[in-house]
Amino acid sequence: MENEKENLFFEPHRRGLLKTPLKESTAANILLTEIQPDFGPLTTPTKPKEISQGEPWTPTANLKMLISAVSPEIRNRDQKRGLFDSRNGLPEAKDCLHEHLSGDEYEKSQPSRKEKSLGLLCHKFLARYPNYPNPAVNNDICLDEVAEELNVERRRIYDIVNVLESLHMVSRLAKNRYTWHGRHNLNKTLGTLKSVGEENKYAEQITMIKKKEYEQEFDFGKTYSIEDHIIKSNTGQNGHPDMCFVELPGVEFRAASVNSRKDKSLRVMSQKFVMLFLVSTPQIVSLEIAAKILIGEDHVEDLDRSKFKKERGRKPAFKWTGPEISPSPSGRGPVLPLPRSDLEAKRPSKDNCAKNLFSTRGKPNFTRHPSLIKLVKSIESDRRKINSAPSSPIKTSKAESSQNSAPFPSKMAQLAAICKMQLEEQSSEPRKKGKVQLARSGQCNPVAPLDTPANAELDLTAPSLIQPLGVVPLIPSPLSPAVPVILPQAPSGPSYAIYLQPAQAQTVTPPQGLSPTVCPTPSCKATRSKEAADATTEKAASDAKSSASTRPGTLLPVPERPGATNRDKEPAGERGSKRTSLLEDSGSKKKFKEDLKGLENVSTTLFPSGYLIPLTQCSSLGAESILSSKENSSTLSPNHRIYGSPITGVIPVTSSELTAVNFPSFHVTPLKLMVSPTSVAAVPVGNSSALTSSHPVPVQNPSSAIVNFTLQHLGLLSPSVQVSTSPGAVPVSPRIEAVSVVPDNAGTQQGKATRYDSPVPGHNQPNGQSVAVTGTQQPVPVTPKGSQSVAESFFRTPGGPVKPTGPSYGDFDGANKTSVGTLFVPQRKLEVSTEDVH
DNA sequence: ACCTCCCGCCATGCT
DNA sequence: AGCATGGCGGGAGGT
Repeated sequence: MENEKENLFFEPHRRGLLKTPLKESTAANILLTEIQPDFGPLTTPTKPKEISQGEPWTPTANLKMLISAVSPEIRNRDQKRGLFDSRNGLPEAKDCLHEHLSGDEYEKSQPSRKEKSLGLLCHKFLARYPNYPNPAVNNDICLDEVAEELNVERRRIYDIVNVLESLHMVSRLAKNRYTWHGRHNLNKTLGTLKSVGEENKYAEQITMIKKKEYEQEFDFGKTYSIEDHIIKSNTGQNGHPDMCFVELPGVEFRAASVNSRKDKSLRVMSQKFVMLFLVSTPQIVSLEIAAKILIGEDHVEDLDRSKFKKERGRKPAFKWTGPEISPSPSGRGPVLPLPRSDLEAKRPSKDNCAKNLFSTRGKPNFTRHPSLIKLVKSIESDRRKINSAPSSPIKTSKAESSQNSAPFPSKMAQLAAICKMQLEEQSSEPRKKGKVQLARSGQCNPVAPLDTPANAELDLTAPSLIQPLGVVPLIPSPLSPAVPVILPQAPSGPSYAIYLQPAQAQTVTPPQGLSPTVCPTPSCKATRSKEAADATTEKAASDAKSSASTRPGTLLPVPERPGATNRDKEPAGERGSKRTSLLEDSGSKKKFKEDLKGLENVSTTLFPSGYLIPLTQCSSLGAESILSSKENSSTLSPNHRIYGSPITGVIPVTSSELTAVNFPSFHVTPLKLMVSPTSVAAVPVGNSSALTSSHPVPVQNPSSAIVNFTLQHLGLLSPSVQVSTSPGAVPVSPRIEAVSVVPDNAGTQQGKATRYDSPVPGHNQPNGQSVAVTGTQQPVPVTPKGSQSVAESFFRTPGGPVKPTGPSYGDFDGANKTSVGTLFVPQRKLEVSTEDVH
């Protein structure tokens, strides 16, 4: 079945392989190192279990195994893990190794938790693939293989993939199989997300929350209630909560799971989380706020309170280091991209989606994150088919939604981070030149008008500049198409269903149909062309700098197709809803869930399930190559880089062990900010930059970490900052520092950010961020660097090398106007402390 | 002591 | 029934 894994081949990167032996030194370092190498084996330590099991694996795997065996470090790791996998057959070797090691050694060798962190894993993962993969090539990713290579459980890979999927960096082909799109679509995706976020009025929500917090500070008791009200109201209106997964045109969603399950999941949460950054001026988002908005204040509140009690002061926050993005046209607009008839009917345009999702703008409804489905359908019809089951379409959102409530968490953050990294890379790469721009844009992008969602598109141009990274590179192509469409879902069913259904529903429908929103491949192309035009315009401007901007790739119809999957299966899906709703509750233990459930019921209908479909992919593909070249130009050849050197480069980074959070290179920086309420208050709504402070403790969810990491890796997010909320406490004057706030790493990053500005975003990464990982890999266009860099930062490299480059992100802080807003916040934060300070 | 988040069980849902 | 997917709790590990 599934396994297409076998496809191993497809994946270029890996295969390649030769990985050098990597070796990583110690754990901490390992991170870097790990990345470099292919990863495979080295990196993650642990668990082989699932993964290894019987899957087929490719020769590559074997190689890895062998390599690992050879290299001590690897061995150790493996041993620790234990495993590695038997699959390869190597297991034995592993075992032997283990044996060899003494207990101590063994232990040492074992990866520490940090080593096992999702962030690292993300780096590794990203390292293996080029930022701008050559569409022509097979960019398939076999989850099993990856898991094996990375020595991680498959489960972990899902987290990563989900986040990447949310950014459309990856799309599902079939079971166990994903296609790597890299950053080609990133800009579009981000633009779309931004638009959606605007539509949802996240910025407003953030503002409100901050205000509340501020107020609360004054009165603690009151505040909550107030906030709650507010928030609730927001969400409540609809009851709906969530939005759906935003799909990009071009990208289809094949993942059955996506469709089906609840997707409150990480995918959706990840997108939302990103939206928060894109929308907020400062681009700093505290977990607290994120939780409130994404999960629902109610839930959050609880958390907050609890935490609150203890600590007031710190709040973890994250800064967006990724490129600034202008909203895709879709934003308000129309749906764009997909004009598909089907879609039309079913889904509303993006607008709709957005609207639906958010319900009214006025209120955001984010409520529960959970629900949404994420689906993205990729354009390519072929893929749609996904074979495997996964694809099933829909599940009711409701149930789903209900469940999740909380998850949003850390995972998201991590993932988000990862995404960022990628973005950065992309951006950077593509336009080195742009850096400056980037810098500006950085997150803040003064320029970029967050506010104007509608304009997003237009913005793009400008923004594009701003956006440094990926987007640009992504190329214009994406631009146009970029418009994501979101579909609102029908109330009744699962939200997504709408979109999906159409497609799916239409199952019958030709492929095109499938991607409801999206255009089918063909359509996509068409769209592209249009878009292209548009995009071109936009991008052209923006990209101008980046000459490449438009790469041929953009046009590319579909990226690649694996071919393999021809199946057309469409997901049938729909069914899913059954349990979800019901069961969920039972299962859920958490309050949230319960709450959610209630919501869900309500919301269900509400959920909008829109998906943004990135058209870009197609284009992207083509672009990639180009981009890659650009990006990496500095370093490697486009494709190769990734695998090869880039990564390594990254490695060097040093990442010291920094926490994942910090990405030096990227902008992300984790900050811990203390924000005085006042300050917050001061902060205008719009931006929200302020960290928000009020509640001291964040509510993070567990998953947030994931997102954060991911994003960080991507370079999108800066590490979190903790903001102290203490009202009274340090009011901190706002400063700009914020940026600096970041701890070492962060600092660096921030600094970097600035730096990033400079040249190429991608490159920014200092050092090679790229994670390219290993050289082994292939030629894929990779842009690993960026990623790597990201990763590096991610890891926090000490600053060293990596940082310098910082992609545009950094800027954002300061950079744009946002910066202004941002500045405040950050500053404050800074004051507080960078880290926790308090 | 607290918080983050890794691990992996097991529910979910599709085939 | 089997498997892919992913929600989520427990508890390790870090600070």
